[in-house]
Amino acid sequence: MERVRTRFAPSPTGRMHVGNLRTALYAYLIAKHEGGDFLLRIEDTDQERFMEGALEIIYRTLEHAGLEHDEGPDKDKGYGPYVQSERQAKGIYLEYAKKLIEKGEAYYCFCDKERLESLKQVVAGKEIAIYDKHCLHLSKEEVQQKLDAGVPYVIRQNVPNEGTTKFEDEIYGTIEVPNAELDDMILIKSDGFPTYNFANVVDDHLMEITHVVRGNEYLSSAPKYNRLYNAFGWKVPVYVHCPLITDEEHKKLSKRSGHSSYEDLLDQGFLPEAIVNYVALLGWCPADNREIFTLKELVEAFDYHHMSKSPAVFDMNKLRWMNGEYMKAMDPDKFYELALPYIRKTITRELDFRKIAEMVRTRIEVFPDIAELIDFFEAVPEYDVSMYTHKKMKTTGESSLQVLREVLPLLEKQEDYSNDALYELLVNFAKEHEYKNGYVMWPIRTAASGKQMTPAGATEIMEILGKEETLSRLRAAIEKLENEN
RNA sequence: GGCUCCAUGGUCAAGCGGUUAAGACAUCGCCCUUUCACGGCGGUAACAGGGGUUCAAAUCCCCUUGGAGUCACCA
Repeated sequence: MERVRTRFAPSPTGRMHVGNLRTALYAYLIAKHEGGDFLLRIEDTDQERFMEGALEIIYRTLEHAGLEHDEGPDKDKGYGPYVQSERQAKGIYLEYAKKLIEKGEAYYCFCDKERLESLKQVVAGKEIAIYDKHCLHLSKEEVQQKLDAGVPYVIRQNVPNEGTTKFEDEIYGTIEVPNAELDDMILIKSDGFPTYNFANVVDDHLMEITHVVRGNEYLSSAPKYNRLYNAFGWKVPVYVHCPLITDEEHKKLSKRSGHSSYEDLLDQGFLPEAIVNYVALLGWCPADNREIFTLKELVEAFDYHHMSKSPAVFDMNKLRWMNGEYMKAMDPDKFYELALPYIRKTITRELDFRKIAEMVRTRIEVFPDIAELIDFFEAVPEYDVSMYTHKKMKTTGESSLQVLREVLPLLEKQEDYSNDALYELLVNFAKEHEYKNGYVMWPIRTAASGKQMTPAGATEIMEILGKEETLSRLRAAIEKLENEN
């Protein structure tokens, strides 16, 4: 059996879209599942859209996500160069385009912008244009004459107006399109660069790609590529078109949604593993319905025949949940290391950050959630005394004031401010006075934090705060209750 | 608008002619509990509609409807 080779072929135009990331992931998984090769090819044929630094983003993202390529611009295994601008400099594309011209499958076109413009028509608010094969009928001599005169030209594919063209997709089955729908697309642009459509076919063949994995948006133009393969007499690769990823409005994910790129997601505090895991499940489901996978496990389990055809909504909620799962499962040291910068951002005093990190861990889904959970450690926020009233705990402002007054001297005497010692002290206190635990703990926690919800119980908070700070907070609370009740 | 694709709960999705139509997220309730969370248990919630084919249809076919994609010297 031939060795499986897939490729990821992004163009360096900016951050990596999550749709592209998933395409890359699937391409990677298909190759690795079969022990094959995953290559990276840079499609920089559009000089206008080229963005400085975009190349670095591509490398960084792939590495970060764990999608290590076996071949690419930085790892030439004999199929290079792997950058299309370098390949075009070698004349590869023009050479193949000329072969097509000889076969009558392509032709020179000298039409200028104005003429092309006149071909456009507006349908349903959208501009559409189908080339009218105007230059197809130029004689050899006329063509040569224009070429000699240096008239700018492009090379177009020649698609007949009659008949249909079909191709096979692994996911979608047979797709057949009337040839009249297939525009005579440009293969070589007037600047000498190939278009994506053409460069793709040539490079995939030359690089011996066996499975072409790409987004669903290419589905309707795929027959054109098939014609190219056939015209060259090349073996058509296996097509795997991935279903679209959409936003909540069921539209193609766009930059406006704010989470359209991998790096947007990182900025929002998501873990690479969680993003990769989540995105893998958008359009694919393992036989056993499992949801949490490492990349390695995905390689093992991935079978592209189980991919779905319909578009999938990118659900932030579920990503957040999954991210939370990864956090809970994370090694404590690693979690601490990752959480520390976020903790430091809101707490400037020196506290036991390790303990704080562990407190926060099961309560957050994403790192930025940390801030509002722990801000009270820095300073007690303004709060209303009504917070002392809790019907389940049976506490009121008065009862709280009383409990705080009773408990204060005990806490002043107490030297051991560890959680266990404090807990024992307070539970015993409650027992002696025949109070319910919550009746005592609620006011203390409120006094110590000024918050309705905290990432831990009263005594854990006191432990972190330490004796001095705890006492000063309790005294302030007593004063507050005296004044406002 | 032409062409192409798609159609199971709010979302991701199992399902490949016979199921009480899974599971997960979200949501709601209960339990646990020094609050919240975690965890545990449970609830609400779906085969777009209409025709066929068949003993039997969420599953196969057709139509309708709805949605999406695409129609560049962008990829």
